[in-house]
Amino acid sequence: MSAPKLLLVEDDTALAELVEYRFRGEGYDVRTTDDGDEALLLAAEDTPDLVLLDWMIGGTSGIEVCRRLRRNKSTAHVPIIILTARSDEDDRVRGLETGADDYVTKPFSPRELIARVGAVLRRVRPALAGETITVGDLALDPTAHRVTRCGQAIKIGPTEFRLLRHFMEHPGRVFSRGQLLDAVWGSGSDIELRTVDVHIRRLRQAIAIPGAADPVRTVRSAGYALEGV
Amino acid sequence: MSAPKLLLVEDDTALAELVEYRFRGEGYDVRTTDDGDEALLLAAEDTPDLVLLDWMIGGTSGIEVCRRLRRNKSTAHVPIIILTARSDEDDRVRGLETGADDYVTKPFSPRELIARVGAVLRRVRPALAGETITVGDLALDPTAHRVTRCGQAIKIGPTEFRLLRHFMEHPGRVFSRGQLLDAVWGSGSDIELRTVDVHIRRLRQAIAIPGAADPVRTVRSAGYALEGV
DNA sequence: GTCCGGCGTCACGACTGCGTAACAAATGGC
DNA sequence: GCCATTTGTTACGCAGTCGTGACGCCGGAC
Repeated sequence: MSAPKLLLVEDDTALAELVEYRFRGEGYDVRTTDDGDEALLLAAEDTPDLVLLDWMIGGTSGIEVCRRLRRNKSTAHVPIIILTARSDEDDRVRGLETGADDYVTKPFSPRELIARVGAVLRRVRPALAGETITVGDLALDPTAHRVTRCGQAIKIGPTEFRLLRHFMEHPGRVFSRGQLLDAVWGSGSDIELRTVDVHIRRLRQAIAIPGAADPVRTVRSAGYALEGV
Repeated sequence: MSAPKLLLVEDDTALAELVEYRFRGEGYDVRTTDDGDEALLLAAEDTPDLVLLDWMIGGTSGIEVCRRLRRNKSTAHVPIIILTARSDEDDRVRGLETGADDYVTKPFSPRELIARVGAVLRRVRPALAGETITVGDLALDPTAHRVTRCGQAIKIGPTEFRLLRHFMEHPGRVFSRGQLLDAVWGSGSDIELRTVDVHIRRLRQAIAIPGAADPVRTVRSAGYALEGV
């Protein structure tokens, strides 16, 4: 597995510690802040896989954090779960309108929250929830770090693994070299665009089997895509 | 044999005797107290594998026992099942927030409780629920602290034993060095990451037999895994 | 006290795989 | 068909990672 990174924004210290403890126990990598502005900074410097966002916090209000997360390119698609003491419909609607993916009303049990987080992650990033993804004759098990094609194991390097995993999480979609660098190498990496080509080649070589078509498609002057289905 | 140790904290003597009787019949090792403070003492001197905790007891309240168990390092990860006469949501949430793993409302049938205990133990400590764990040609008896490969006994040190046990509880799964430190050495340990490598080596050496493949897989830049099945 | 097993750390070496550059091939526009 | 652009392929130096042996330390046995 690759320890999904959570960002917890919560100003009730006791609750924050409890949630952090339980999620660590579930194998998550949790970072906590009680301040909205700091949350945006933390999210920008190391993009989390999911944000748990208290509705009422100091600094910036939850709804504002939500909006600003969405506005920033690197965090635009990070799923957000709102935690709130209020339970009225208005807030729930406003939260979901702002782009939240789920909504948990306090008081909640950690188990419930864990279940919700799992559900959202499974929906958005199946591999993060530890499920094996299958695209065509390819299968990738994120927890075992193992790739098979037509049932037989594939020897694959770390970078190619992450590259393939990213493709398999979005089958059929075309990614530019820049997008791949952001997603696979990290948004801060200062790598030549052409380096992607080389790793695409290495990936192709790794997953090649005689008599089968190459599932990695080159889209000229656009990027690469994994053949869906 | 693996006799999981239960600590029952219950001030209703009749109920306590009944539960104790039934669990002994299931092969559990049960100790009982009706006092919260004594429970903490008993738990500290001989860490149980699971605590059955009545919500309303003399001495210290259930929720307080729960908290103090969590606070103590040696008992921080012991699963707790709350027994309570109340059934209102508030208490349920408070119990789970305090770190309880499950919740059984009185009156309950002993069979239900036994099932719940089994479920929790299976989830938290697979090695405790069954006899010995077997992965491939390896067998590990958690209570006897004994490891065999292909039937022949293996001499293995304490740390390597815990390491192997953790691997065998999650066969095939890749663990980073940090995760292994948390799981095997304890989450508070301040140990060099590379120390894991050394113990991996010692484990490999211990379980090596001529002509058989090494079941410990190195996943470059990710961690280690035990070859599943 | 001595002995001893086991633990944590370090240093060295081997090796993997990464990023880049340079060249070859392919593609598309005209 | 020709040229410019884009992509495929190969080779290479280098940084990072891992395996391994050695060492000092500590705690328990005796």
